[in-house]
Amino acid sequence: MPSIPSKAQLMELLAHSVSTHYADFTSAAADMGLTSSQAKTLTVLRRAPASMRSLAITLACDASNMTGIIDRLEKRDLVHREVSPTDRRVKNVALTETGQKAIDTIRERMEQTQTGLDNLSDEERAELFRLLTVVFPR
Amino acid sequence: MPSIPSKAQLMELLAHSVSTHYADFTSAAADMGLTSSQAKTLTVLRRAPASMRSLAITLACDASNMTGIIDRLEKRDLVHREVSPTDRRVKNVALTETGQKAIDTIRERMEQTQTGLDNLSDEERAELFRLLTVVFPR
DNA sequence: ACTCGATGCTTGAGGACATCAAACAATAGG
DNA sequence: CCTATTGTTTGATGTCCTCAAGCATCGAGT
Repeated sequence: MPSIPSKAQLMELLAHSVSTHYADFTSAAADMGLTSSQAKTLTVLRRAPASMRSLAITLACDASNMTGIIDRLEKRDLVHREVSPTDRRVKNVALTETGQKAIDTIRERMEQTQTGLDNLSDEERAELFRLLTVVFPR
Repeated sequence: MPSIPSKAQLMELLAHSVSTHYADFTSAAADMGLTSSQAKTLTVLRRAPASMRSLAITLACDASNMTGIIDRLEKRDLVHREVSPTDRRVKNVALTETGQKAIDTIRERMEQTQTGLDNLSDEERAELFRLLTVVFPR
């Protein structure tokens, strides 16, 4: 029977885990010549195209900030803007093929996280999944 | 018996959890007028003073970068530099009382994370602790 | 003691990110 | 229509980040 960690201890471990994961992500992104903000943006777009505004909301930053980030991604053909057919104020941003590949590669290259997860059994992965869902619900 | 999530699903959930925690931290820091880099630095110093170099290593950034971050923290009396008595090249950085309080306050104000953890039973917290230790060993 | 390479920190230049205020176009509702 | 609102961009300012270069100090070897 393991001793029960205090909430503070768990907070600390959580912080450590987050730091490690984040560093892993940032470093994998840097290998592709991308900043973590750029890579985060690609991650959001991986599922579905989004308007500038909704990107800003998802990434919790100012809309004016997104302009620069998307500018730089677009300049490298990782992403492209497209005026919404239903509202001409809106610009929808979508991944290009290149962008899709870039973000997939980054995920594959997160070695620390990958090998960490490999240390879990199937049951443990299921349990971690469940617990994380409770702590960080969508 | 829960179905077993694929590794990709777990990676995704992990990314979501990390984002949420990181946003929580950043927002709590911003409430105190601190950037996340500044708050991260305070976190590292919470345990023990450290030299500029070791801070840079821990935070995975260039040493020249730390100069500016510590400059700004020192200007606000959250931290102070002190020449090492054993090696005059080295500057040891330590939290001031104010800095100690600031980082404690930030931790307390991470409400999303706090309430998330409150949703776990003691056993679940112990299990999450164990699993995270496996995935992200120190 | 003296030189020399290595180490610790800072400075300066240049790019990226973040926030705010302000501008502009387009929409929606009266 | 007129007006308020919304979506995006621009510009200013500060922070972060990386690189190259500089200075001071240390340590080992001669």
